[in-house]
Amino acid sequence: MTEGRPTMNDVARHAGVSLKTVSRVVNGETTVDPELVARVRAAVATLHYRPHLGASLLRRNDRRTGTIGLLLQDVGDPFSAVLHRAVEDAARSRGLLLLTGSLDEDADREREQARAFARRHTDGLILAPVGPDQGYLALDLPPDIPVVFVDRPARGFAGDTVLAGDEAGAGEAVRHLLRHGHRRIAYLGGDRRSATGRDRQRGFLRALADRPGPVVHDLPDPPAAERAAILLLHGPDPPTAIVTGRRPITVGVIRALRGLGRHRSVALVGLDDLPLADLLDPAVTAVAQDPARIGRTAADALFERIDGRDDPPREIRIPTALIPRGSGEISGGPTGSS
Amino acid sequence: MTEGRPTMNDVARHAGVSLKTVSRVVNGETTVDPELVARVRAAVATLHYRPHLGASLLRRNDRRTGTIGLLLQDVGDPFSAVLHRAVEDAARSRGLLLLTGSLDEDADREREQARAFARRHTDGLILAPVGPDQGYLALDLPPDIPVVFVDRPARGFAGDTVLAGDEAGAGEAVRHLLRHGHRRIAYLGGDRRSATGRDRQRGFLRALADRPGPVVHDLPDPPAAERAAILLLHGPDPPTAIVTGRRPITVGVIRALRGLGRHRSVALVGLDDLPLADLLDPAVTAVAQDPARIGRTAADALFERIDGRDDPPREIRIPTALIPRGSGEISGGPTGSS
DNA sequence: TTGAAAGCGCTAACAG
DNA sequence: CTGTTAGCGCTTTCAA
Repeated sequence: MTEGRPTMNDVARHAGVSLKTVSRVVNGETTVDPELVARVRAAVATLHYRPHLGASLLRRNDRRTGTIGLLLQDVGDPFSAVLHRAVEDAARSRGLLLLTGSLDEDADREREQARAFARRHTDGLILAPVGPDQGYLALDLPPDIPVVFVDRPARGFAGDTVLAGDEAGAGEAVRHLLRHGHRRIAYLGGDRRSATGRDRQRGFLRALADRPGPVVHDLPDPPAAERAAILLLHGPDPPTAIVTGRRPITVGVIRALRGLGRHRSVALVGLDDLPLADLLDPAVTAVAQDPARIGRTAADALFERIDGRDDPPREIRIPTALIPRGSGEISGGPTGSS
Repeated sequence: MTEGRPTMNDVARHAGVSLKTVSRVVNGETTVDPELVARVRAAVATLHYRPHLGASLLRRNDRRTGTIGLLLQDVGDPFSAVLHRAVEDAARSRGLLLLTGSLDEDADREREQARAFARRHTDGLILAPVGPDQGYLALDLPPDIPVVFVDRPARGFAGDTVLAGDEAGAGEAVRHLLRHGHRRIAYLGGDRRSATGRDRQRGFLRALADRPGPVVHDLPDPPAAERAAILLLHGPDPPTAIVTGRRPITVGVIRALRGLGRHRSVALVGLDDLPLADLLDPAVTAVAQDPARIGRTAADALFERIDGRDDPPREIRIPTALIPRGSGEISGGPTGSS
């Protein structure tokens, strides 16, 4: 009796009906005699029958697995995690399951995971691209499965793209500081080769157009940022305000300002929000991304494509929000207000 | 030509070999003439053939999907996210993919998701149970797919369980404070009905056996914790040290201590670590869980079961680590050291 | 070493 | 409303 899990045939025999009738009941078709429905249900229950999705998929016409793939930088990182959660909620409302994976800046891994998803026939893919080119998708993915890119733009493959408003956010930080009287504003940034890093630095420089402040980039971690900030503040014509381009850099700069006792005199606006930023002293003003909205938007875009939407790919920017908490409102001179 | 994706049959025709030969090549069997292998490979490339995992699964004997399911409280929460990442890394080293879902304390959702995974034949399941009973697993899951529970114990279903050392961690916090001279230690905790909350409170009380301090529980959020702390500190015989049972409570208590100007005189140890805890003033001493290790351990346990291990289920506790940073080393009186 | 035939569990198409 | 037949894409068995 324990020869593997029960099949529809087993159920049919047990209920004394045909295979097809079981199929009808299991799939909720209404054109079945209530009496037979009851018999089938009973057989299903006593045999612990569970439908075999793979088998049904194989035969079915609409070839949908009810699964979508999600490939992010690192599902353990807060940004990716919140985005993931938002996608999950959207997927859930459609009855879709999520296959997830992390890429860690590894282009090979990106392709390998995309292939693995393709073999499992996900109905769609949301991808935060890391490789220099996504042309491989055209080969590895069946032509009818749509891809939506998040956080970074893709190359070599057309798909809707949902990005954070990095350039605009950096500009907003600068204008906020200008409004508070600062005229000498520094930027400490991360990797210049990443799309995010590039966009933020560009936003900073454009907003400052006529009087660019000192810029340091490619700072990998808090200690490097701390050293860079100390150097800057000890140098000639030190900045009265600093914009930091990534969370670890913000942390390093906070340490530097504290160490120098300048945390109440030099203004700071961090790009990317910091958890517990409001418990610090001074509380840290930040430009926050909205990963939940990015995820929701990407999922919605994907669903529209799955449903057949067929116009040219769009690029959607999710605006950032500047959250004033104190560090960014430190006045920069006589022109500064309140 | 564009009638769906190519099948093995298409490849066979294109390469002028039999279906079975293609199958052999695709599955890396070595008993094929190199010349035919080359022809098949070429056909695969030009047709963009990708194997259909579902179809192979259906026919195959070993019925493995190469997928495992992971159901956590909330994949967007840092604890779950880090655990998720650790499971992913372990799964990757085995070539397994991950199907993920969040449960949000919803028992119905737990069962529903477990069923959805079962229909897709995951080879195993890692579950952070939320419902009062997991007996349904015996019915909904095929008997040969193993389940490992994380973070909370399960009921009504036998499986390996990987838990954080909540009770021990709370005890360690108390002993740390006793060592620093405190004799009046309060506990502000969260939901008493959760396994975690219960264990932590028990650990606190046991470590304090002879002179229990004041205990407040079921604090839902930071404001509630803040109010409770203020009340306690304004009351008669106020504590000289506080242990907080959950992250939001720690945040509320920090606010209370700051507001009262007691943050340098009342000691604080938080259960669960706080991001940026070292930037606060004073830096917050915490008892940190190790979600990465919990995830890794759970994944390893699951793999052993998948590989056929068949001894009675184990319960594994992952130890916590007390990280002294300042707030927990505030002295409690003349007996206190250093 | 290669191939033909059968069939995994299920649904589509077409009868009854 | 119900049943029969064929076959999804693949691997198995067995024969050449």
